[in-house]
Amino acid sequence: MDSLVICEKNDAAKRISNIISKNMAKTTKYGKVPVYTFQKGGDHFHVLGLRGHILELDYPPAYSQWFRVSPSELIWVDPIKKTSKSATGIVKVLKDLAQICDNVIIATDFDREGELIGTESLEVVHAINPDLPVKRAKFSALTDTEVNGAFENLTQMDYNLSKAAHSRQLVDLAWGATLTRFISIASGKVGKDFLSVGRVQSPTLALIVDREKEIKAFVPKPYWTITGMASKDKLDFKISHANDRFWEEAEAKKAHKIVDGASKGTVTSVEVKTKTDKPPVPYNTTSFLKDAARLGISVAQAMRIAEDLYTNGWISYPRTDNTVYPKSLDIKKILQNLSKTDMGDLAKEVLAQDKLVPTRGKKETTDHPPIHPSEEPLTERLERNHMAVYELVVRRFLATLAPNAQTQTTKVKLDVKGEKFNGTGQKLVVAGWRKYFHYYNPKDIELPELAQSDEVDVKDVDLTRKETEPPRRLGQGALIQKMDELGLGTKSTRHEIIQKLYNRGYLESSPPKPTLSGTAVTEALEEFAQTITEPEMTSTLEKDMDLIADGKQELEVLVKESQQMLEGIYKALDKNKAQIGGRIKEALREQNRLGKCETCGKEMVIRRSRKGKRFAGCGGFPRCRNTHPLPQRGVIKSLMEECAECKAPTIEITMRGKTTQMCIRMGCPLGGTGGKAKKED
DNA sequence: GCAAGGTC
Repeated sequence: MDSLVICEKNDAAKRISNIISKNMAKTTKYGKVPVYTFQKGGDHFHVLGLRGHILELDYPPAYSQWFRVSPSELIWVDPIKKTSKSATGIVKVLKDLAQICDNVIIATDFDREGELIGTESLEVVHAINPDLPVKRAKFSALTDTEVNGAFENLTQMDYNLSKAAHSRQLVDLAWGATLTRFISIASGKVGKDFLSVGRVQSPTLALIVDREKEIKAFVPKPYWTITGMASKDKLDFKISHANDRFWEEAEAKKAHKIVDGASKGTVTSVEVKTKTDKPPVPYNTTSFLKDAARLGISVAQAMRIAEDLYTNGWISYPRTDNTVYPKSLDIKKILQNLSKTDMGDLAKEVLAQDKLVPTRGKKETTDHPPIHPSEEPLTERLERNHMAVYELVVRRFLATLAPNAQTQTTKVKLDVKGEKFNGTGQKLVVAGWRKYFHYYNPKDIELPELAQSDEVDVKDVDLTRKETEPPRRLGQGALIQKMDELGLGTKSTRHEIIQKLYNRGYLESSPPKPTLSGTAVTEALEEFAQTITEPEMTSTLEKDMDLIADGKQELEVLVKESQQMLEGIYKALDKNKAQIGGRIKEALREQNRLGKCETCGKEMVIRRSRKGKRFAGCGGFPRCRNTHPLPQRGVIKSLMEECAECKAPTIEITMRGKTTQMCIRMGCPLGGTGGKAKKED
């Protein structure tokens, strides 16, 4: 008997082979694709790792021309399945193996998408060898017990589960393709930089757009504070009026008049509190990306680096929702090996503790462990951000094993000429985990030794007018977290979605701000196609998918309902096509302005050549033929400022999460797209 | 050339 075992990825294939064969598996390479083979109980096993999905949905070729087919036609067309470009090599090996094997075991991840990936490979396999019997191995972790158990108790495929995933594909493609084409055609943005719409990307963009609106609509409210400096034993500390914020100027002035010029105060009470500060829980993708973003590394870049570190064996799999280390994790061994790294002293300290009890988060899943340093320590020198990300993962790991920290806060109440004031002190008395995870530790605020009825010196009691501040812009990390909370996207796709919004020209700068076109598209959708801008579309879809997985709903019913809803929305959009297109076009025109042409003074704008290349051209064309090359990749934002050296327009370019400012004239010392940019942040 | 989801 020859058994073909199909896994979701090469890593899993290797691991599973080693577990079942007790490390006796042999690797054979078919081109670049490794296949693991071994004997067991008289059977011959061939284990193949895929690279995720091998089939993709698409419309039949007749529907590929954007102008010849109305977008509305896409709503009702049945998509076809195509082999993904990146999977052709693997699919070939899969077909070869299907011919020599007597049965198939699907061993992809035990979740919705995993079941669909397994089903896809069966479509390929059965096209070659229709009678191949199929079994399913279900394991929730790549451990000896789980994997051995799964292969001893093989079960059947759960086609309802893969149908649930397939219905998602159908819904996403119909909505995405139809609305993407509509909005692109309506606004004349067809070609290389079309505009896009989708179940996940549009609500994500709306989060940023809506926050920006709140910020713009915010009306600051004035308030007044009374603060001063007090001192004892030559140690100054800040005091502020117990009222904190005065909303009435008259009241503030009245109180200030009493204490203005005061030079003494009396301590009325001193309260010391000790607060226990628990160590953080293990990293999942969301919390990891959030911290990386705080270090100034964009989420897309942080994910790329994490994948790099993972492929080289230094950290664990970076795509996980889990925040609880599995029992099988050899924490001690990891610590011992970390002792060989730059953070060795810290690792040794943690290792020297009596007990090693890791913290645990609320989310416990069984697919992958939380992100942690692997047993192989990183002792090489890598590029700066790689080192920063590795250090972040190591320090987080150490912190999850370290003791509590303790902060002591002291609240002092004072009386100054009958008015009440407060002073606050803060001190980290036990560093605990904060020694290892030292990012963003609160600063100590020192206070002198004080006791009730002590007299202190007071000076500089000032009245200050302040204003309330608008809500803060969502940074990339906060955005990822919001998406997670709202159920938008997955651990593997959220960072890509954000990157996509930048690539479409919907977002610019960091923290992300909506561009004019991002705002215009969102407004148009919110007015005429609200469903696609709301996270609820995803949550209802999730519920429907659960029903399909449980066999309580038919895929056809869900898809048809979705198509009908989409058709209704399309009609509303189409009726208002001219208005929607007009507004987006206006936004795009504004967005393409680059500032004054340095030769004739007219406006320079971003254009595209016939070949599709981006360049800056003078709006005075053909009278002025001044042009400059522009970077072909990345998001361009005009700084609307002329270059200090040559007066040509300057731009800000965001590429792979990095933002650089430059002058667009070639050969200019302050940039020029031919050379490297000078300023960077 | 459209989406979102796997994985690299």
